[in-house]
Amino acid sequence: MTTSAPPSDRALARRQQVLDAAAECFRRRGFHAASMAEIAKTAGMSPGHIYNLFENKDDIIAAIVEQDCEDVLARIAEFQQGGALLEQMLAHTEEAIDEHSEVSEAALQMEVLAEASRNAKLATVVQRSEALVHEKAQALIRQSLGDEAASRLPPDEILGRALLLGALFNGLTVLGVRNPAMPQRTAAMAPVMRRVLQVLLAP
Amino acid sequence: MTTSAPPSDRALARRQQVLDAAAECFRRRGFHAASMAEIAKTAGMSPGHIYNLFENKDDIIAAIVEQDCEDVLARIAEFQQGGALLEQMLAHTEEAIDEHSEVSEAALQMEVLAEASRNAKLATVVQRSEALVHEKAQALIRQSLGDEAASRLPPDEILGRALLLGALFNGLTVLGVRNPAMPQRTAAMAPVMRRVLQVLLAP
Amino acid sequence: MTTSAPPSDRALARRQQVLDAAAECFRRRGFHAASMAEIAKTAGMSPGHIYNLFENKDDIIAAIVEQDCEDVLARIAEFQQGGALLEQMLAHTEEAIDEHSEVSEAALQMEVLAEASRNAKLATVVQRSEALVHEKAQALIRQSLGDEAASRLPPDEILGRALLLGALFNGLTVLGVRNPAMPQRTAAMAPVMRRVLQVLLAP
Amino acid sequence: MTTSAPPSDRALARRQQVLDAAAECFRRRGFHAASMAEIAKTAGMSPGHIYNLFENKDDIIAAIVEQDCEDVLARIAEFQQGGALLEQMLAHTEEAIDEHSEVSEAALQMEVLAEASRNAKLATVVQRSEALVHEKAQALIRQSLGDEAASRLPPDEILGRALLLGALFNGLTVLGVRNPAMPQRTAAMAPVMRRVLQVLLAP
DNA sequence: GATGAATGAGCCTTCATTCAT
DNA sequence: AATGAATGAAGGCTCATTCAT
Repeated sequence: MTTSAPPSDRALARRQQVLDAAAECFRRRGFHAASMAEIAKTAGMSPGHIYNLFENKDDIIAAIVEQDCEDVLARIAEFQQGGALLEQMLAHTEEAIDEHSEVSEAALQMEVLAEASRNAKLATVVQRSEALVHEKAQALIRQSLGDEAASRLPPDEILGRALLLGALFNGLTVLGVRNPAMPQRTAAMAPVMRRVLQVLLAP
Repeated sequence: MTTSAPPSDRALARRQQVLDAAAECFRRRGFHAASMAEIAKTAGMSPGHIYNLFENKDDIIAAIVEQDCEDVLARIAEFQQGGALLEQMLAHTEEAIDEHSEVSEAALQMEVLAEASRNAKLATVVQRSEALVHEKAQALIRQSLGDEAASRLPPDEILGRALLLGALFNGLTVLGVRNPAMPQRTAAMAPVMRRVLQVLLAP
Repeated sequence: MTTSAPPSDRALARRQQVLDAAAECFRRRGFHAASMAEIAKTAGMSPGHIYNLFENKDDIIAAIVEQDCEDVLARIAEFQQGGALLEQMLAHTEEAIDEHSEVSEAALQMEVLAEASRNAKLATVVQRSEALVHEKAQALIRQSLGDEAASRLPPDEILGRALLLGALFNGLTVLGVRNPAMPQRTAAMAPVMRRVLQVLLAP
Repeated sequence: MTTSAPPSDRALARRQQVLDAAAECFRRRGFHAASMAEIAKTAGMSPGHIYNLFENKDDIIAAIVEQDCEDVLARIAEFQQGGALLEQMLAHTEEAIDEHSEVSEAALQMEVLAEASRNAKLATVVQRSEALVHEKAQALIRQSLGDEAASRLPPDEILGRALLLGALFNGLTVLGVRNPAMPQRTAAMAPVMRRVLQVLLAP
C-alpha cells in the first residue's frame, strides 16, 4: 500500500512534470476548479499514473508549497551573501512590490492558505515553511544589524521585526488580488515602503 | 427572472439568516466544501428557499463581502470621530493585531480572495469594497495630519501610506493562517508595529 | 378534499385566465419548461391560487386540449353549414396548409401528444377529442357525398377517408416542426393536395 | 473539453449501448422523465461514464435522431433497388400503415419533435435529417416516374409530392398516438391510401 | 511503469405543490 | 378568494479516485 522503495530518478522527473503542470493549472483555474484530468493532460501523462507519483490531489499542492518554500529560502540565502540587507532592499523596493503583488501568483497563494486552514496535511507544510522562513529571516536581520547591536535589543525585538516584515510582504500579495491594476500603485508605495524598511532593518 | 419588487422586511431578515449561516459554513468548511444543503440547514430553512432570496451560491458570498465592507467603513467612521488617529492606533495596537490575525475570520478572507481572482462578479464586489475603504482611509490619514501638513506632502504620499497601511493589516490576516498560535506573536510585534505606525501616520 | 360546489362565474373566468396564460407559456417554452410560477405571473395571479382552480399542472394541459377540441368541432360545424365540402377545401387549401404547419402551435401539439402517450388522464382527453372529431368528420364526408352515394360505398370507406384526412392534416403539423421555413412549401404542396382532396372527398 | 481523438471501437460499442438504453427509456418515460441514472442503469454502466461518451442528455437524443435518419435512408435505398416504387408501396400498404402508427415508436417521435422546437442543437439535427430524406424521396419519385415524364412536370411538382408523401406518413405516426387501438383502422385506411398513393406516385 | 475506462458519491439548482395567513 | 413564503424531492452533471490490462 505505502510506497516503500526510494523514488527513482525517472520518478522524480515525472513528479516534477506533474508539479509544474499542476502549478500552471492551479494558477489558471484555482485549486478546486483544476481537475486531475486537466493536470494529467498538461503534464502529458494519464490521470491514473499521477496516483503512482502522488497520494492524491492534496498531496500535489502540499508538494508545490514545499517547493515554493525552498525557493524563498534560496532567495534569502542570496540576500545573506549580498552584503548589507537594508541597502539591498532599498535598491530593489519597486521590484519587490511588483513581484509580490503579481495577481496570478497571488491568487494561488490565497487558495493555498484557504485550503491550509482546514486541511491538516497542508497546514503542516505551510506552517513548517513559515517557520523555516522566519528563522532564516531572523538570522538575516541579526546579521544585518551586527551581532553587538543585535544583542543589545530586547529579546523579542528581532522576532517582531521578522514577523512584521513577513506580514508586510504577504500584505502586498493580498493587495495584488484586492486591487489589481492601479497604475501608480508601486510608485506611490515605494517611498513609504523605504521608510518602513528603515524602521524594520536599521539598528 | 430576478425578483423585481423591493425585498420585504421579512425577506431581509431571512436573507440575513442565510448570510450568517453561510459565513459560518464557509469559515468552517471553505467556500467550495460548504454545500447549499449545509447552509440551508444551518440557516434553518430548505435549500430551495435560499434561491428565493439569492441568485445562487456566488451571490451569497458576494453579499457577505459587501456586508464586511460596510463593517469596515463603519469602523473607519468611528476612528474619524475618535480624534487623533495615531494616538488611537498606538493605544489599541495589540487588539488590532489580534483581531486581524484571528484564524477563522482570516480563513474566510483567503477563501474570498481566492474566489475573487476567478469569479468576475465577486471580483467586482471585492474591488469596489477595496476602493471605498481606500478612499476613506486616505481621508482619515489626511484629516489626521491636518490639512496644512497634508498639502505640503508629495501628491501620492497619502495614497502610498494608505496602501501600505492596508497591506500591513491584510498581512496580519495572512499571518493568522500561516502562523497560527505562536504565543508571543502579538507581544513581539506590537512595539515594532508602533514604530511603523509612526512612520505611516506622523506628519 | 374534492371540489363539490359548482364553479362560480368568477371562478370560470379565472380558470380561463389560467388556460390562456398556460397556452401562451407552453407554446413559448414547452410543457415541461414552463413553470407554474411563470404561468401564474402571466395569468396575473399567485401560484398558490392556481391550485384552487386546477388539480395540478397536468389538469391544465388536459383542459387546454379539451378546449382545442371544441374549437375544431366548431370549425367542422362551420364547414357543415358552408355547403359543398370539397369546394370549400379546394378554395382554402393554401390557408389550411399554412395554418396547420404553423410552428409554435405545432410544437405544442407534439408536446401534448408526447405527454398523452404516458399520462393516462391526458390520453383519455386526447382520445375522446379524437373520437368526437372523427365522428363529425365522417358525418361531414357522408353529407358531402350525398346520402345515396354514401350508402353505396363499402362500409369502412367513409371511416378510412376520415382517418386519412385527419392523418394528412396532422402530418402537416409534423412538417411544421421538421421543416420550418421552406419558402415554396405551401405553393408546391397545394396543387398536389387538391388532387388528394379530390380522392378523399369526391364520390 | 470535447474528446478530440477518434472514438475507439470499444467506445463506439459503449455509445451504442447508451443509445439503445436511452431510446428505450425515452419511449417508456419520455425525454424529460427519463433520468440519466435510469439510462445508465439500463445501459449497464455508471451515470458518470455516459459523460465520457456523450456531451450531455441532449446530445444523446440528437444521436438517436441521427441514427433514425440513417435507418430511413437505408429504407429508401432498398426501395430504390426494388424496382417500380408505386407497385412496391401498393403491395405493402398495410404493413406501412401499421409500422408508422406503432405507438411506442410514435411517442418517441413526438417527444423528439417537441424537444426539437426548442432545442437548437436538436433542431439542426432534425432538420438536416428531414432535408436528407426529402432529397432522397424526390430522387425516388423522379426515378419512379421515368426521366422523360418527370421533366415534363411543373418544377415544384416533385417537391410537392415528396412533401405530401412525407406528411402523410408522419400523419400516420400522429394517428398512432391520437387513436391507438382501433381494430379496423388499417383495413379501413388501406384502400383509400392506395388511391392516394396513385395520385402521388403515378405519372 | 503507464493507460484510460469506469465508478459513484455528491453538488447546485429547479419546481410542482402546500399551507399559514 | 387569494397570497407567496416555504418545502423537499429529484435531476443533470462533475470529478477524484480506482483497477484491469
